[in-house]
Amino acid sequence: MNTLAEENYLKSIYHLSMGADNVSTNQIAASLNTKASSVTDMLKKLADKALINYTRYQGVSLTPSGEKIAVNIIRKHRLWEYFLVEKLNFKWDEVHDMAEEMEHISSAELIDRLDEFMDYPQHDPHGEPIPDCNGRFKSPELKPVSALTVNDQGIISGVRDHTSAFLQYLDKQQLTIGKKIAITEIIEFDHSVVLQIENKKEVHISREVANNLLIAL
Amino acid sequence: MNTLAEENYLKSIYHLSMGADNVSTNQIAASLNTKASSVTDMLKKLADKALINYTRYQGVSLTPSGEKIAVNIIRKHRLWEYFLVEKLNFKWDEVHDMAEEMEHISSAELIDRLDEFMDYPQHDPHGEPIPDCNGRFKSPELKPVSALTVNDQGIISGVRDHTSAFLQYLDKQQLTIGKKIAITEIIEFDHSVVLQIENKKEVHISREVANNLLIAL
DNA sequence: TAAATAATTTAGACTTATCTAAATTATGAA
DNA sequence: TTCATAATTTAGATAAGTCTAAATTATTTA
Repeated sequence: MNTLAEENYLKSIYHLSMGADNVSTNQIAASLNTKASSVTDMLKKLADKALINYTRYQGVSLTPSGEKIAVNIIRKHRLWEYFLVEKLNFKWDEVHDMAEEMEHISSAELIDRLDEFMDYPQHDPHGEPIPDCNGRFKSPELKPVSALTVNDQGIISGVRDHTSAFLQYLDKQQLTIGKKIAITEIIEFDHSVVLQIENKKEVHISREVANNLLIAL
Repeated sequence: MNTLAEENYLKSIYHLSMGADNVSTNQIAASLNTKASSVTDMLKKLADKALINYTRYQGVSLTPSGEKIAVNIIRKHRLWEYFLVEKLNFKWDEVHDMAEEMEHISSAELIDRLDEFMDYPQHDPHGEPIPDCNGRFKSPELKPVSALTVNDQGIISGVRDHTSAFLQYLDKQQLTIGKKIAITEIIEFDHSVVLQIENKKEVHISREVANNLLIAL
């Protein structure tokens, strides 16, 4: 088995790999709130275990076995988040830190039973896809509101920013996962967006919010 | 907050305190599978934090704040065990190791919601009482079968031995928590006991089993 | 009650994961 | 293409928790 620190590094590298091909030492350090020198040490260790591909000064990528571990941690994180929201009635902005601890509970049998208990949910409370017990999942093609044009419509299906502040704002505006929205107007001056929720309420959101709110068309 | 190692020491000291007044270094070492020298180091640290009363060569006891932490960990352990058995359908002999990890999840809010979700259970799957959110619980007066005499009857309410082997044996004999039993005969030669379950099946158990099976009269 | 034995503690070392400061390698601008 | 700067790595240190071996204190037994 792997230590807690190792698991967190693998998860971080996995998330950072979404954007670029190779992940840099500094990116990892920033995402884990550590120093670059600590990252270098850990990268050597993970490379020794054949969980990452690493050559000095060239950044890293996950090997298949490293990715498998990372996806499994993400599966556990998202299933626990779903549990906390759906069974224990936490709000979507409250669950991240708890799931961050729970994702390291090791038993595979436990997580598979939890999955079954909740009837195999496909998405966590923030719209992220939940990998199945074989690590498979499909990430739907989502677009930020800022990439849409007037009269486009779709379903709110995810967020880029997972901070409490952002999620609470969305709650207040009733911009929650699953809601159908349509673009009413785009203000050229500041790229803010006016949209209609479920053919009723109209809300006006800033460019920044539009950038962080993801829609399935 | 306290580290995982600290929490495990406090829990161990708590459990060992049930029998005697002061707990010895060697007892702790045995229960945690470490060396006495490691225990001494940790005892100094816990004493510095005012979680235990410790004087060299004299053994230790928990302070009120140490006991509070220990009871809270035990509360979490037993609630998670209940969850695993009642919600995820694990057997009572399968849950200990998983709960051993889960008891260290820190959020108090989480554990209180879990308690509520399961409707405030009073006992874990092995019959141990579950402390409430204020750390209060009552341990019922239980007697081992070996302390009963012919014609005594009562309810199976706990076990002393929590090993898989013992619990699986009890399952097979249908000697599970909640069952009503009556003592039919005590064999003087080897102190084995014949008892009747729910006025039906008769089983013959060894002295050792009788010693580890607890009854509420 | 003194010697033998058992229990406990101390001393010094190791591992993991981290850090700071210095050295090295890459990169981008002139 | 070279130099300044940014990114990364190395060297050496620290803290937590553990270990072995040696020293110390308690306890038991004769």
